Amino acid sequence: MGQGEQMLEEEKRSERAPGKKLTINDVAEALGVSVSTVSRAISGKGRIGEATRRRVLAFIEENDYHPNGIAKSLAQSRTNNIAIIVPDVKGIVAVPFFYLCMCGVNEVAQARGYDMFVVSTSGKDTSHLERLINENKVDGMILGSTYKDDVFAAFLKGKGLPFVTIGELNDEDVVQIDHDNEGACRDLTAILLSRRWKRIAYMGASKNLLVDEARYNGYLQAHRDVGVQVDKNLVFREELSETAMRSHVKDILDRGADCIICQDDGVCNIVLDELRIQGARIPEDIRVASCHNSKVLDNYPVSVTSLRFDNTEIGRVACSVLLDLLEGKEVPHKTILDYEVVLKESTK
Amino acid sequence: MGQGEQMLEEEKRSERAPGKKLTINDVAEALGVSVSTVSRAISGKGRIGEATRRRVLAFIEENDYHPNGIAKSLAQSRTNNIAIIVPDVKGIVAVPFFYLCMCGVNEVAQARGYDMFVVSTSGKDTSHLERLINENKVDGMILGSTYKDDVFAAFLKGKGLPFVTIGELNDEDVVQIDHDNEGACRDLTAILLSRRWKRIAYMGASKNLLVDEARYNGYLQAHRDVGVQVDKNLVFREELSETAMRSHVKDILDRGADCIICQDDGVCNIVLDELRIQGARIPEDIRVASCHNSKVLDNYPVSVTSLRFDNTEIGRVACSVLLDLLEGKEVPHKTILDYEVVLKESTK
DNA sequence: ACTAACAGAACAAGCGCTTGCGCATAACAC
DNA sequence: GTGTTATGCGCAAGCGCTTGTTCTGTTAGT
Repeated sequence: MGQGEQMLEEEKRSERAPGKKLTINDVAEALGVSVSTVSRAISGKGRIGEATRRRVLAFIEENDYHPNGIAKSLAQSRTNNIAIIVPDVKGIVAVPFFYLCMCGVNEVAQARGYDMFVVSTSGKDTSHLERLINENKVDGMILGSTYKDDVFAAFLKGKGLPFVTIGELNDEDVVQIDHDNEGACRDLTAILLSRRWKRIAYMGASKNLLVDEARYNGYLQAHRDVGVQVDKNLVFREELSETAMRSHVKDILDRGADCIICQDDGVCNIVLDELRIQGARIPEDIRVASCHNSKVLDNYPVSVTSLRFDNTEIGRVACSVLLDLLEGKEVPHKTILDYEVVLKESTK
Repeated sequence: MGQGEQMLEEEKRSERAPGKKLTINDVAEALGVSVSTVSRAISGKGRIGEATRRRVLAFIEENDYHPNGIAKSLAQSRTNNIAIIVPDVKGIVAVPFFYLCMCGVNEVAQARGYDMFVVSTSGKDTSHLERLINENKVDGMILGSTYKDDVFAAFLKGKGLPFVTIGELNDEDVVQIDHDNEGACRDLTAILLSRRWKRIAYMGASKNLLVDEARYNGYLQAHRDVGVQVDKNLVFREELSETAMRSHVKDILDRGADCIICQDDGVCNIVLDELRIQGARIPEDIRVASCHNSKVLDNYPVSVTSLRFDNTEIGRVACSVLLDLLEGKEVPHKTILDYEVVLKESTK
């Protein structure tokens, strides 16, 4: 049982086919211990002697052994995989948001020992998620965006898989992470109102987007707070085509608005372009603010006032909350992230 | 062995805990057959009677049974998972490219029964890939971008995992998918040269980007083709900060260039902005073209000539090639995708 | 010196699926 | 009728790991 025999065993190991990966059996055999000992040495769980633990770990390090994740998953009934569901969109604002967010998720997932599936979905088709769930490939999911009466959220609830959403949802059972869209837009509007502008137009995108809903509510709240009446003729929240939006910009000018608040930078981009075409100067003739600070407007001649949300950070937080949830920790029902109002020339 | 007993068995099944997922054992037991029969019924491989196959399939359908993917992976030594490696970037052009590309990959992966991991990497750190590979979680990988002497490609080669790259690589062993950047930029340049412009500036981004290399080569080739000398004072290909780029735009104007070809829309965006500041009119004073048609320049007052590449399509193709490779089919060493030169007002 | 307690390691039964092999029974030839 | 081939299915050994239980040898307690 001395050094000699051990050497001999290790010798044997080096004879193995070079391409083949080592298994826990190979390690156990080479070391003359049982597989359970090797397993415990690695996991650190269970009773194991300090000396053998060292010996096993050294051998593993030396011989570049890595436990097979699949076998581990099967034995433990947990995969250490999560998935994030993102929409198959093309928009100039949505794409960067989801990409950065996904990178944030990946960052903390990696750091905490998880790998990340991404499934991009178009429309309301849940079939892409089904395999992942039915085949037990993930421990939990992040729903990257939410809609009113969200199909995906309903689906995930039905499956009983742990998940969190990025974006709010009218559902007490669902763990949600979101920016404070309402608060941010309230503050922004309040600042504009405090600067003598009272006829502030709101240019939304869709009533079905909960984020638009939240921002619009903030806009209303700010008006209520100072007792200024909102002129509903300056509010546009239907599902808007670019053409429709451009025509509404003209309406807004005709109706003598002081300011325009845009629901996001995509909308703002078009608004700014139409204002240029109409010959309206910013900020001399009209003030413009956007509700999302992306890079989209960076090279616009006039710097644009907007709300700053950290897109990567929301991904990090969402992932962190999900992993806490998976690991049995208590998590808040809602996590609301901070924002910043960035005042620039467009509202001078 | 009659109907009666079978009914009884199925009865028993319905007593099981409702939350628990069915296993192949449950199915076999309920049906009074062996698990191997169930397995063969599902896979369609091996010898199995038509009648039993039907019976098993019907039961499975009825009771919403789904084979456990993890167990399957372990038994078959293949996961039906792939991964795509994307850089952890923030750029206004790169982000949409990788997002759309990723969606393309996901699309065909899903269609062919695979799930997609995404790992975003910063710098040259391969550690994020290692777990995925070492733990046998994927069958193959797509490297989303390539650099000169690519660390990731080298790493993947070392690991012996099947992979393909999006972007070219000077390596005969690696399966590559790319747009025809050189051809596209050659065509674009040729068109400009044919329109009496002879002093065409080239604004690159980095010599380390193979894509810049290819486009620049096309630019040179077009000049050679018609025997026009390139003025190297109009070529800028160093790693450029925004400030440096803006100053080079002034140089370009001073040196009397006819045209500027930008390596991508990010560069172009800045170039256009600086031209505006300098008071140069487009296309009256100078012509501008970009080598990548993203949405970034969509709302620029003057529509911009550029090359159109299909970002989603390259993802689809890359995935398709990878899966062919994994499934043992013969795949081409290089797959070059088509492009389109889109002429707009900026080069009128 | 004898037992109780315990640490360290091996045993073995899974996790849920695949698949080579072999055993029946059925179908065919002569 | 026997011998041969085909067909449908069950058996059981894996895939590589985890983990509750058991066994063995020390150590401590009296």
